[in-house]
Amino acid sequence: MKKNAADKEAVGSNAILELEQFLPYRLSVLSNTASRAIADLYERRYGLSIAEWRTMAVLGSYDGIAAREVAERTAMDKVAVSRALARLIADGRVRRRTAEHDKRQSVLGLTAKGWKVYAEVAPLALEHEKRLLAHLTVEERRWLAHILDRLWQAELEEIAK
Amino acid sequence: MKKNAADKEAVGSNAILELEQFLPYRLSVLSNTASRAIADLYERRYGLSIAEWRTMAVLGSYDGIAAREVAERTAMDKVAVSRALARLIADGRVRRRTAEHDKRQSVLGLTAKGWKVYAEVAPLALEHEKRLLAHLTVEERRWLAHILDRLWQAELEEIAK
DNA sequence: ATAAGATAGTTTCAATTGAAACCAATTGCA
DNA sequence: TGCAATTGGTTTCAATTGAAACTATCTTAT
Repeated sequence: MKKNAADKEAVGSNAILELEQFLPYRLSVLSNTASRAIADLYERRYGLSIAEWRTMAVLGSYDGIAAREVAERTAMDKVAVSRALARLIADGRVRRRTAEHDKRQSVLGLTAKGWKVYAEVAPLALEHEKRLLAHLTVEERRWLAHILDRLWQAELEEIAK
Repeated sequence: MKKNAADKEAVGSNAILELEQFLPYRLSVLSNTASRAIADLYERRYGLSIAEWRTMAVLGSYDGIAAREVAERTAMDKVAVSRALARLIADGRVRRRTAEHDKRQSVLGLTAKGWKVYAEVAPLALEHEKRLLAHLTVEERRWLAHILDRLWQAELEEIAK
């Protein structure tokens, strides 16, 4: 339908890869612009980085988990989680105590203040998602969800391999 | 089909957003893991960062363009392009002269050495893409391409708005 | 019981990145 | 013409990130 790349390409060029058509590139650009827009919003309105927001989001779903599990569920590394937590705790949005059965672990959760922020940001995020999806038909949306599931699954297997 | 999130969620929780199901998050994780794997390869084998590889890739398709156009076509900002170019030129993979009609602009292109690298890396990249797509059926692939086109287009309009 | 891993999480230091300021050349326009 | 605004590109400085080392605790195997 769209052939927006060929306009300027030299005839008989040595090109063997069209960046604009390359899946990892497209995913990356798409994902970055999508994240960027939303991140700016969190940042300006709530002083939340993406890492902090993700942390809050999983704590909203899984109360009482340890930092390690936050890392797993947000796909961030433990250093990023540690830093996000440090700021969230400093801001009084997350509370931490150490687990009784294992003093290395922490038991994390949103504070009342944290829940308040969560209750404001989550709808914004969902709103944003809706705006993105608004450009797709119902059928396209279903396929997208399905395809993401499959790729996701494939990646998990790749990692486990 | 897959309901992998509910295992631990507290009953009657206040959660209103499931990070694992959230489109921008899924895109981001997917894209990052996809890029990461490939980036490690470029880095180890050729000492190329993603920014440098992208720059080489567009120069492979559009010989003689200026840095500004590289930025446009790679979706990187001009600072990133400037730095990538500095390294590529230092490594002798890209050649730069200043445009005659406008002395601010440069006229960029791959050197022979650059083309050699390109001719090695591009097939690797395509190979990698193939491996990703191998997890999808033909129909799924067609939908994915189509959906990415639509989202891409939507984003362009968003920016232009 | 105890030493050798392994795990949770933090800190440190260097490398990367981003934002703003900057320089030089070009364009627009009074 | 000439001066303000714009554009192409680089530099600078601070903030962010990543990798490796580190502390503390726990587990395992002898």
